[in-house]
Amino acid sequence: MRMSELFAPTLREVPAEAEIASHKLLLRAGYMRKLAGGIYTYLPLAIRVLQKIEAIIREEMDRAGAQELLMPIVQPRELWEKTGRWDVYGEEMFRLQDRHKREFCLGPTHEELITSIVAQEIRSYRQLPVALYQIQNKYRDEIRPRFGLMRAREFIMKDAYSFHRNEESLDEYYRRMYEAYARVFARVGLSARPVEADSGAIGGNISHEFMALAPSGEAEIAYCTNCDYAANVERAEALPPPAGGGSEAQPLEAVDTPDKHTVEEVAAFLGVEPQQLIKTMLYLADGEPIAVLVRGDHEVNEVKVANLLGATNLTLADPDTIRRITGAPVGFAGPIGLKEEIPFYADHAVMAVERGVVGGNKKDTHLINLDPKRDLEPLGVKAADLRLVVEGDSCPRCREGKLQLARGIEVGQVFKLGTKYSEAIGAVYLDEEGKTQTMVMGCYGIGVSRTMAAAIEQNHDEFGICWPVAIAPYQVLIVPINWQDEESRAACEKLYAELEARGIEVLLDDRNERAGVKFKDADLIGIPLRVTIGPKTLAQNAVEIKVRKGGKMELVGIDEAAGWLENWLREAQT
RNA sequence: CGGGGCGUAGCGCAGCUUGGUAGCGCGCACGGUUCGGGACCGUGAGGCCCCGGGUUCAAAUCCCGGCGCCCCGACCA
Repeated sequence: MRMSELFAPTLREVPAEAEIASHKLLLRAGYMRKLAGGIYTYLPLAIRVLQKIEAIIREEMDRAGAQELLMPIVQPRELWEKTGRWDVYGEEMFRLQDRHKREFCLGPTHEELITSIVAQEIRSYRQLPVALYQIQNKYRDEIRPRFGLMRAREFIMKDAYSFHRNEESLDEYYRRMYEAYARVFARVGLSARPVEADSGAIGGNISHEFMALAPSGEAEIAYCTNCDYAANVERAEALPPPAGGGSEAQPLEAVDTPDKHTVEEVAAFLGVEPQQLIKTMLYLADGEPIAVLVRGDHEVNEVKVANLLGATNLTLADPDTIRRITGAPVGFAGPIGLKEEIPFYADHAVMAVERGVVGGNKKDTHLINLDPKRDLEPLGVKAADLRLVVEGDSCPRCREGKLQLARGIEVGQVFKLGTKYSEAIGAVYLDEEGKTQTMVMGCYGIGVSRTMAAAIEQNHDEFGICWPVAIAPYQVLIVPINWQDEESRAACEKLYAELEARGIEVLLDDRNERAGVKFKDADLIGIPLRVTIGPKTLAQNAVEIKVRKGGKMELVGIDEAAGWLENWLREAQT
């Protein structure tokens, strides 16, 4: 491809809307343009990258025994009502009506559709297991699209679904997909780490996410420094603390804490450690008020709370509700002496607090010397793991290592769905004895466009993108210093033809630009290898080869250049 | 949805406070000089100043109402 013909409009300045590297660079280097919030046009360079990622995914999916199909994006309401998700998915679903006022949505995911297809066509245990996948645009009307392709409203996803006779078959296949995912991300050149995950709105029980580690990532993960435990913080387990020293209980006592609301203020005022404070957080769980107690230095993990309660909607109570229930303004809620009787839940760590401090349910008042066993257990408190882990917590798996926190971009997730969808939609089969059984399902997603963005987050410098070889839009870029110079031009054309003959994807910058402009664009676009051809090196019958990532330069004889490049690429791919 | 910011040429921005003929840089077109890390000089094209209403002799500027975009918090590939 000749740069003079390539549709890749580069920008000298960063569009004001972009914040993170991948977003800025995709715009600046001419890979994409925005149409609306979270909706983008992929320009030719981006398409090449996406197609390479997709090719790797297809290879690994096919190898894992999955078959590609393509389902409709537009899906009728009735299908989604079978699983109840027409309502559950809520605002996030793009909805539309046809001319007959029939309602449809743009598929945010395809469990309903694939399950209904399989339900219609598969009858016998002999046809199971089966795994199907597709790569297509997904639509989610995100509350806040941001960071370019990271959280888009229209995005490319590979979604796969598997159907099994039983849990064992699913377990086996889940393992296989998990490994396929690890290979996909390794092959595209991403450093991605599998972590235990909450299964969220998709449903099911066991789930892993693949996280591309990057400071710009929106997800936080906890991992053990000693063993291979790693989990999304939403999911990461916190061990109950060791039992306390059993210091002598003091009588509960109300004290004045004028205008002290926050943990820090109260602790400093009373001269106690924040760990002695117990926060009483009031929530509405599907509309019903509940109280969650966590230690002053901990935060509530709302996912754990929602899972414990089986609630679909968990929100912090509003100030009016808090006032009604506690009889006090926000900041003084406590477990003892509430105006209304509501269910109580305490994090394990709370139950080990000694001489605790809690809100007094009265303005400017706290209670000290709280003994959880003496004062909370009689109230019917239920203890559970309800907090977010913090750095330095003991590893819940090996119990020896300490947990560290890191940020990641979720590029893939695998779920064991169980029978949630097959039951709702009636995906059943006949077993050997002719008995009707419900299929057991798994589902497996990769954010393809997000993977491209994540690859940039992990592979860029101050000058531009440094593509991993496997997904670079082109492998080699030839830059003539002076396109007007006959000799340089001939050398470029010769190398260009030679590389194409070897099946190498090559770009030739045949534009009548100054060298500086071409170098800047080369760095921006991020082609792994750049060959500079100019009179200076040509005089020694050589060309200069620069590796984009790391910037290593080498002078190579002009006749050896094609071979050198081919070798380098072959080695880089293994 | 709550909080903060912003909509002026393709991109980055100034002008708005204190209403009075719409500007700068980059990019783009043409001519010339240049030519190994975003050259220089000259000429030129390009604007429903987000939209609608109001105030006023006069609105990019003031007022009201929308819409859109970005950032921070609750969602997910």
